[in-house]
Amino acid sequence: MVGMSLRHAVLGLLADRPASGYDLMKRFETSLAHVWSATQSQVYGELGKLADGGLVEVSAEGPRGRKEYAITPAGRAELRHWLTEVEPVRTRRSDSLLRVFFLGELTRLEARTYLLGEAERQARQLAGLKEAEAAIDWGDDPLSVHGRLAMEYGKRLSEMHEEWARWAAEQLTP
Amino acid sequence: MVGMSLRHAVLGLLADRPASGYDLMKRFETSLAHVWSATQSQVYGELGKLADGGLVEVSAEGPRGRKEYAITPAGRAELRHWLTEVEPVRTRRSDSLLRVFFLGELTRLEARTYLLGEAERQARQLAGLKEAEAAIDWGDDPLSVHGRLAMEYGKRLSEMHEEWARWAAEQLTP
DNA sequence: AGGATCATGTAAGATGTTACATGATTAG
DNA sequence: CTAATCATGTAACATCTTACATGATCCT
Repeated sequence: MVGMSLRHAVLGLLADRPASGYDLMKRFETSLAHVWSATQSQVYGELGKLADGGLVEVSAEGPRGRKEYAITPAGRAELRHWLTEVEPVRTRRSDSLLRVFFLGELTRLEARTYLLGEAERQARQLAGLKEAEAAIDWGDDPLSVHGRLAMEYGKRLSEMHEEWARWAAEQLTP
Repeated sequence: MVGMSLRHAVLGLLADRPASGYDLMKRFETSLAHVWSATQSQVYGELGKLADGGLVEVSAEGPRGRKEYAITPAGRAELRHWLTEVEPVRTRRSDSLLRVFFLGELTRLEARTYLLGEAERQARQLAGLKEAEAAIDWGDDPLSVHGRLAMEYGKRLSEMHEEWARWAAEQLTP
């Protein structure tokens, strides 16, 4: 029990509404795609552990063995506790930034190429986010409201990253 | 052998100059602190695996069982390959952004408090980076040059994050 | 002499990824 | 009837964290 934000991601999604493991997977792949990733085996595994711990319960069963889980009061309490009492941990690990440190192994031209490629990737990322933003049917529900805040963060991050990459490429131009 | 950037972090540091596991740990805790974290057991374990694979070799032995490792041509080739041919993977996982999604579980006041706390954390982070920047004796060597680029990224990220958090807090103010 | 620092390693457990395995139901 | 989708789960392996364990050497 070290970091375990997967647990809180599952609780958070179930706090919005009950869902099956399959439903949750779709939400990890859409709304949470740029925020927290999870694999199918993680999600099913975590649902089992949460149910054992009484933080969620099977609220309905459906066709094809479908099990719909709902958050329990204990689960909601744990979610609130995490949101209000637990310091966010940032184990910073950025593959793309790590590379920057070692760009000295490459020629200037190669290093510049890497940085400009990075700028391009971020530009594409930003375009994708804007597209997604336009396609989403934003409502007034809490998840929409806060999803918009997260979306704005993603856009600002991509913009910042792209600008920085272009600036960094320039720094390497004698 | 899935992501394995730890391996490349070690190779990258050894490409700069030979070092012991102990030396590497200090560099993970300083230069790479905001870029890639590693624990002692990971570092010693990875050095063993890299030596087995012929990507590094023991270049000198010293007191207290000290073993200094140097990168081999094969290791340098692997580093170059990673830098130029392998797409950066971003398994985006942001604890602090995940929370934003679930802020609907809290009252408006609590949510605003969270966001303003986030702004404060980022302001402190920025101050810490500026202090570190001033304290570092930047040279003209490749690692210094590229370290400065990474430092600039960190500063821009903190600034952006803080501004965003204040903006988001305002959005929740009716 | 004794505390700080240097120095390496192992073990157990938590977390994450990939691949495998299976089958029911629905829509065209 | 058949392809797509829904639906759950396990196994093996990779990665990361925490804690334990040990001892040499340097500085004052």
